[in-house]
Amino acid sequence: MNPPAAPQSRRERLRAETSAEIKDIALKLLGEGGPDAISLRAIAREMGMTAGAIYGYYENRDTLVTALITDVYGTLLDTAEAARDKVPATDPAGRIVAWGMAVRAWALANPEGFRLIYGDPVPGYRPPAEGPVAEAGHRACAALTGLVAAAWPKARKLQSATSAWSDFDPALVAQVREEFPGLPPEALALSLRVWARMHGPVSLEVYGHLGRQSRDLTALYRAELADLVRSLGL
Amino acid sequence: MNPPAAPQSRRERLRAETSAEIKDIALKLLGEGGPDAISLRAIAREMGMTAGAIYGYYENRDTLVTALITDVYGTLLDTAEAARDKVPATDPAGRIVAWGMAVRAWALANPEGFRLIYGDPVPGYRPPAEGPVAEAGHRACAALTGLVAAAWPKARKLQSATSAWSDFDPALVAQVREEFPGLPPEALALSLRVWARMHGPVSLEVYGHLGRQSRDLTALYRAELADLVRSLGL
DNA sequence: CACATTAACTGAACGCCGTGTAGTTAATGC
DNA sequence: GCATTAACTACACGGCGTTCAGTTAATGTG
Repeated sequence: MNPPAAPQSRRERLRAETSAEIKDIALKLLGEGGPDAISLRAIAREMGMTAGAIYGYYENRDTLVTALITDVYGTLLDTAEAARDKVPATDPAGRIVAWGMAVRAWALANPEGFRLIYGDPVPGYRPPAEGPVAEAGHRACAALTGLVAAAWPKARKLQSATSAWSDFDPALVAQVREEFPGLPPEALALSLRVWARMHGPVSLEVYGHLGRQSRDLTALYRAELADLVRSLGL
Repeated sequence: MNPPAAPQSRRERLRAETSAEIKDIALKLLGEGGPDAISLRAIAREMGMTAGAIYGYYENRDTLVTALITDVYGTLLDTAEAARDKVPATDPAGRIVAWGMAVRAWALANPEGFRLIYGDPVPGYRPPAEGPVAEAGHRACAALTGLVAAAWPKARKLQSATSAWSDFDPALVAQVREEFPGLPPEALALSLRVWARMHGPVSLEVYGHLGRQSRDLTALYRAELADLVRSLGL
């Protein structure tokens, strides 16, 4: 995926390859059998190794899971950003809808990945408050803030609640203020709500709660996105 | 909880008591240690029994989990309905906000319960498509439809997408049409969207995704509910 | 080249888990 | 008083994450 072309010793290269192979097999098992199928023993079995050997590459199972989440989260955001960028920046509403549809499509195509990111991925796992997963969250947040920023001139009037930069994570604030200077904290708050609004239907659908009530969930989601852009004054 | 006062033999009574004790201890373990703490062995240990004995009361672990979900889902809905009913029916917007706030408050007070209902409760568990869990979902849905029904005269104008009764689960449709005669299928579709709109922020918060971005999530949620009732024309 | 070092890995163990099954105990119904 | 049966235990199986002593193979050094 990302070989930084730095000259490595043979040992380092092999090590990196094994490390990547572990992750790849874990992702394969995730896709095939869901989060539960990610067991160190199963991975090792697949590689012709012993489970203990993995501890030379990842501190423990949770560390590996965190690496997986980081990867999967990254591909989700890549997908969403690509879909967004197919719509010209002159059409902010279209970009928001494109993002939303892409997220849902990805989630339905990779339900296990979605569960890994947004659910209880694996028995005792708790996502660390800091680290790459939080950064992926910030990336998602910043992207949504970009979508909101494009709509902000119109959306501003519809916002009543006030916010302060101090309400938000410092790292996120720094990222957002650099990328979108002049944007007020209220826009960041709004982007979180936009995030949640897209997340709700997708999460309910992926976990099977909506499917028990209705078919044609696509239409439902489209209607929700339409209402969302209307809420933003677009 | 619900002793139906039917005359039972001593055996039946003891049996029911044991069955309830298993569930209660499972709920206790759930609250103390999260979904992972629900193991047949741990429950049996707590009761001074062996794990195998539980199989006399529940077919397997998943059956027990389903019973737990049913219970927990029921208390969530009881809580939300109680909060809703504290607001007079003449204030549909207030009832919707009350419902939403109650659901979030319950979820934050019982995160393990929320995860049990809406997440991956336990390693290999998959909620059955039929049975008490689906019924609880229908109950939630029907209650939300009631909230939407009260706002329908105003909300109707804001709905563009069309729906048909055949788009929905027959049992749910029967329930809704009996309770709210004259209400069109579009209202039911809208209630699902309302559900999802409340679910998004709560789910993200419970799973720690929003907390990594912002403090003061209560204000965020309030703003979202305010926007929701505005979307409904209230 | 030979040697010491060290990284990579195995194999076995520990204590968990869900799930069966054969055998025991105690209450029930006749 | 006795046969039946429900309730339960004891044990076993395979799976899990994790640790650790020991082995093997590659590396760097004289």
